[in-house]
Amino acid sequence: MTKPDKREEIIRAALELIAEQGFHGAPMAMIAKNAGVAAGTIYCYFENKDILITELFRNLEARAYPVITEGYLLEVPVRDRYLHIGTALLKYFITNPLDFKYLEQFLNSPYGTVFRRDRLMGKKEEHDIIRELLEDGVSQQVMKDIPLIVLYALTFGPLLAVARDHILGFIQLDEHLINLTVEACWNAVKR
Amino acid sequence: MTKPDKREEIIRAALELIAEQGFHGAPMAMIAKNAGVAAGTIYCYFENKDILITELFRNLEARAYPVITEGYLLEVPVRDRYLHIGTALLKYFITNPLDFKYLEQFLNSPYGTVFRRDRLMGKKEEHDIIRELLEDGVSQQVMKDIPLIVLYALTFGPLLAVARDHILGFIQLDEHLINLTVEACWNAVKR
Amino acid sequence: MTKPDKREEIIRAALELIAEQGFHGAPMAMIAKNAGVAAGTIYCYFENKDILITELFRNLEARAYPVITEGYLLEVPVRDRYLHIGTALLKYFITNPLDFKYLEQFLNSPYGTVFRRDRLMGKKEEHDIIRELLEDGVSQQVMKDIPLIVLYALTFGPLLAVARDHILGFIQLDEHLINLTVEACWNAVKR
Amino acid sequence: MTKPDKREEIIRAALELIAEQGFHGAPMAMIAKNAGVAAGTIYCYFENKDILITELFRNLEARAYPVITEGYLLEVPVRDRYLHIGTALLKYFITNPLDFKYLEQFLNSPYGTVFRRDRLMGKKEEHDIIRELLEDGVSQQVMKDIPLIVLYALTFGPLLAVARDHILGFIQLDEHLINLTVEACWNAVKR
DNA sequence: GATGAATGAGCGTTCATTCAT
DNA sequence: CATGAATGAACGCTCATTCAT
Repeated sequence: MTKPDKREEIIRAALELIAEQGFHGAPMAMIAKNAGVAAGTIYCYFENKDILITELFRNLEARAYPVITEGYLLEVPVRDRYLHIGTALLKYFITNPLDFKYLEQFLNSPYGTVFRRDRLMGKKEEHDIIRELLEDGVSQQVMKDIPLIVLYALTFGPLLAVARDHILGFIQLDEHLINLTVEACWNAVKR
Repeated sequence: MTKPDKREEIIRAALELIAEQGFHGAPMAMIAKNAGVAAGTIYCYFENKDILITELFRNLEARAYPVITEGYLLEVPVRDRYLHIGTALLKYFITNPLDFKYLEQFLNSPYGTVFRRDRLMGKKEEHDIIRELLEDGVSQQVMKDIPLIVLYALTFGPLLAVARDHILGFIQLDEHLINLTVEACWNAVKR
Repeated sequence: MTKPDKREEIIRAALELIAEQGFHGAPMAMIAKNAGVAAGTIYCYFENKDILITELFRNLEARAYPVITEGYLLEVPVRDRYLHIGTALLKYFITNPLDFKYLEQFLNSPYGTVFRRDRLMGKKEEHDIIRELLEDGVSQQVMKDIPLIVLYALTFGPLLAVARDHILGFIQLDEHLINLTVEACWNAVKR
Repeated sequence: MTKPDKREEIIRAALELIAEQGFHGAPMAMIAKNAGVAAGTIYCYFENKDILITELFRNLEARAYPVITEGYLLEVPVRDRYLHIGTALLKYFITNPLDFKYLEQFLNSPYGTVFRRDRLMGKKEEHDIIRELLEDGVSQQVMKDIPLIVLYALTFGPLLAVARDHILGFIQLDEHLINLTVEACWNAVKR
């Protein structure tokens, strides 16, 4: 058995609890308990709860990114890239429901608003693959000439919604339905 | 001057506070203060905070419904009805940002999940105009033959997303952009 | 029995605990317990611990002031007034040891520094009888022509020290010794 | 370069932090950090925080004593010895503000009370120069025949008070003012 | 001796809810 | 009905101390 690194355990426990119970339902003491450490130990690794929450998000991003971009090629036409990335995203969400639920909690909170503001207003930190894709689509005139943020909405809006519905058990997404959904999104953004 | 009914005042104050500060930032004592009543008085009208929150949502729905369905005619073709209702929804959101913010808080919380579960699984309480529209669209073969819930996602996903971005100031929605957005949604759902 | 007003009880309990155990040794929960109220109740009367501590000081001042100034007459010569006030102060301290101990804790803490700064630098709020006395003494040339603050030190330094020693049981102050001490202080400040 | 002995570094760091931030503002971890050692290391040298604090005081005393008694001659008349020692003390305080601030923190805390009790009640450990001076003054009938402890109060009370006011910036002590102050104290104790 | 990660009791504070008036 | 003082469990966080390395 590999050593159960405390930091990893805290991250795992926090993600799990927050995903399932929300920020409310995940007091530091409970996170600590689920991680098998003392309450104070969390503060050895994370300055405070806010920082833990933000770090959790970055950790999640770092894990999801390579999975979602696997096999993604810039040379491929915009439409194919769009379908590729949309499908990969949706699949990632439904195979990693805890990650997805955490993501939702995060994005639907003040943290998420700040994050989105930073992403949109300059701060194009790191390589943002989806932004590039949408910008390509617009400049190649294969996508509608509407603000980037609306293209985001037309893409992530439905994907997040169906992922959530799948995870809540309201619908059963299979390969076929995933393809139909992503293609429908493409119909929305394509010129 | 009509008597400022206490129940109404509580609802108004709670909506305002929760919309602007989230559930966290709206303690009962503060709601009471903003409503001009004593803390205990809230409990004369609402058994507890959960019930107040749910009631608030129903109240909001009841106020929004007639505005959104105004001028809506069943005789009109599906596409026109879709554009009509989508546009009306979006306009309602951006002219009633408090209502929208509350809606988001509500839907993105455990309350919202319960609510959605009730709506989808049976309980087709009252007359659900949007459900009818989508069912019409599918049966008339003008919309894609995919689960209703996916059509919901393709519609509400983007509309809620752009409404939020508008209210947060990330984008400025005008008549033209609203039309483009709703038409893009139509592209997504139409066959 | 007069109703044991909760606010009074909290003040009494806090004064007692802080006087005897210091700020450290007087957690809010313990103050509450000693006052016979719940922990949260304190916050109905005092916004936070800092404010409780400051309020306690003001309360003490308000109670001590009339006792100390009783029979004090502005017409009397400076020397007599000095002996009067010094004696009254010392007597107040040793008959109200809790007040004295609290005062010491307060003055020897950041609160006290702020308080003293406010008193010295302008902010001659309210009628400051001792300041007036010392200023009279200097202007009538019966006291040494040294900065006011040094006259304060020559007066309060010894008085606080002997009061503390008496309360700690290191010495037994009686009428005679009190007079000798205050007269010694007079020797220090007089020209 | 002499090896920066760990014990010395801990003492230095602790004195500095406690002097500047009080006992509150000087957690062991911070003392360790400032001393350039690990948190646990402090416990190799000092059993616990209380013992560190007490040891710190003794260390301070040991450093201050020779400075203050430099040039002090038993053959000199009591008055001159009094002025000498008072002046030396005051100068030491204002040239070593950290030592002074620590001293104040210490004396105004439960530690200080215990210390004073030990000093006064028997335990005339080591050679106490000031006690001797005051006893000489009384027996030679040049000082007032009042309890030793009152003479202490008349001396240290004002000296500590003006030193504090100087360090807090409420007054600017120079050679002249120091002399005036010490002479005023002499007026208080002299017969 | 020296380390520093880990501990967990304890702190100040909040807030949904109750109930005597 | 309406009040608002009172409650107390629960929260995020601190820090003196321990102990395996």
